[in-house]
Amino acid sequence: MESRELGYFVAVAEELNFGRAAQRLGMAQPPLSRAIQRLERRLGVRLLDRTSRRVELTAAGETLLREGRKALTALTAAEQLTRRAGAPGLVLAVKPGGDGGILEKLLARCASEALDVQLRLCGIGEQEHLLRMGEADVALLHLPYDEPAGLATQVLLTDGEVVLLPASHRLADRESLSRADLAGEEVFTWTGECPSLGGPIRDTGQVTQLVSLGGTLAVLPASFVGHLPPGLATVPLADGDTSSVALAWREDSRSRTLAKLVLLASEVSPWN
Amino acid sequence: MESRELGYFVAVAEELNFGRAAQRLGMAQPPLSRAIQRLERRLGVRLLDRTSRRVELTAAGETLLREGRKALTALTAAEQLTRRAGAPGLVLAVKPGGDGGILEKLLARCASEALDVQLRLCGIGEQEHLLRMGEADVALLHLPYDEPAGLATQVLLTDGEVVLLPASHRLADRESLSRADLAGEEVFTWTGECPSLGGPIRDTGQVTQLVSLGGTLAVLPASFVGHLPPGLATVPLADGDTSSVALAWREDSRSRTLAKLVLLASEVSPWN
DNA sequence: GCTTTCCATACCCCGAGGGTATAGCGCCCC
DNA sequence: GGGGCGCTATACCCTCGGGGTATGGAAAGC
Repeated sequence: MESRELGYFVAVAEELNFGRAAQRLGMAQPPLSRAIQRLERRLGVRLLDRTSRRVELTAAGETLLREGRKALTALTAAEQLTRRAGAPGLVLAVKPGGDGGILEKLLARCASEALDVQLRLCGIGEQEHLLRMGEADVALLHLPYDEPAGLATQVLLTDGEVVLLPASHRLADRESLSRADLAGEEVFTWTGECPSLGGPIRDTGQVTQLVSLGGTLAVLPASFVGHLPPGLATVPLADGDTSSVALAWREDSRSRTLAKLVLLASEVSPWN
Repeated sequence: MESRELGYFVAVAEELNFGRAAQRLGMAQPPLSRAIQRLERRLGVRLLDRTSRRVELTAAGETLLREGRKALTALTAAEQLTRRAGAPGLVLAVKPGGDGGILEKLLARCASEALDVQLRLCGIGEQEHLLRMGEADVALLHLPYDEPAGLATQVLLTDGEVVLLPASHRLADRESLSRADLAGEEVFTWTGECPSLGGPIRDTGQVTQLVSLGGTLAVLPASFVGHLPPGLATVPLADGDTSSVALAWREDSRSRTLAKLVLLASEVSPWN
């Protein structure tokens, strides 16, 4: 199977509309239709049930979408890793938000050891994708918020959660809070879709903005909260979950340099 | 990156010779050379150091060979799984050799439950590959001899090891043996390369033949030994490792039918 | 029933990919 | 050391498949 054809299919399967898929792929609709027909003929399986009004996946189509995505990311990962194979440095994916100061220490340590680490800024939740696509060698993320299934991780520091709330809020002066105190409040907790806003939140600025607007609190890992904008406050959540800052990398990484970075990171970690 | 180009590169990287690789790919050598050049140009990396006398991989080439193979197997897996997505049955990979009678019981149980299971015979050690390539849904194998890294497994039965030896051997009449008894004997143990023969042994017949010839004993899982050819005998190895017969499947399998098969298998298992 | 929407068909065209012939370049061997 | 040999790169040609435009045709909505 040609990877180009597979990419075409994935686009159609995601859009469930040949016209939009063609547009996304930067091509006209008719050749796309034919490409899918060719693919179906070659596989000997019907992938899409299409009327002139609706396109939907068959069982085989579901399978090809799921497995095909994996194959395509494996392909681009191979490509990216190869591109960067000669270069000496590592690419470290970091998301916006605090990290308990561990990043600064790690970078300083790397610099003093002449280890070339290049930062790759990315959105929240994008790190796993960057690793899988081979665009980053290692990522600094928060467990268990970022769930790096199938990735190797090394915990660098662990702490609890805090409640982020407007300084004017009735709970803002408390020394600490418990989950019971939050009953009745609307609480944002990073769980994908946002209650009332359109789409998931992918930016720390959006969270602080959301809280600043009032009406919503947020429970966040303590290490995640960096500089607070004026008008906001944090209070430790006594019975919150523990959260960790960790390094993550592809399990199958065989890089000598990566091993060294992980070693340095563990030395920098207050756990040590 | 086109999957075809990647296939070309893998062939060349494995052969380290453009002519032979082209032959293997069923094409002429010049277009293959150009395809590799294109690939290198597109990736912006030199993959092969080639003189007119010798071809060798660069660091980037090593990476692309390793990662590219993964991508290609993911691709063919997607293809195979899609082809078989509509079909109701499961493909069960079995290797030659005994299984303690579990296969017969499992198949009988499946038949009575109207579960369509199709056997796929394969060589020893090929099962993992078949699973990864999507050519089989589930395999019956021996732990820890077959090492299904990254596969889910379910143990069906466990027993010890036996020593396979000529009936005329001085130890053949013993009730049981220990490792100490085997000191000084040449023992074959499935560990990949064979001591004095060319290449690894991949067939049970070869093992029994080897032992029949005399001079070598073999330590095998008890469940693996089926009908003995005349002139051979088995003696339990008291302090041998435990070995298991297990089902294995891709961790990411989402098949309802597979789940049912595993359930039936656990019912058939004497462990229950 | 007309319009709209969206997939399929018809037809054309270009260039990437593949083939053959051959040059170029080390290496080995006599 | 020079000719043969083995192997890759270049030159040149040609085909066919992937892509474009125009249009048909079916289903849903007003």
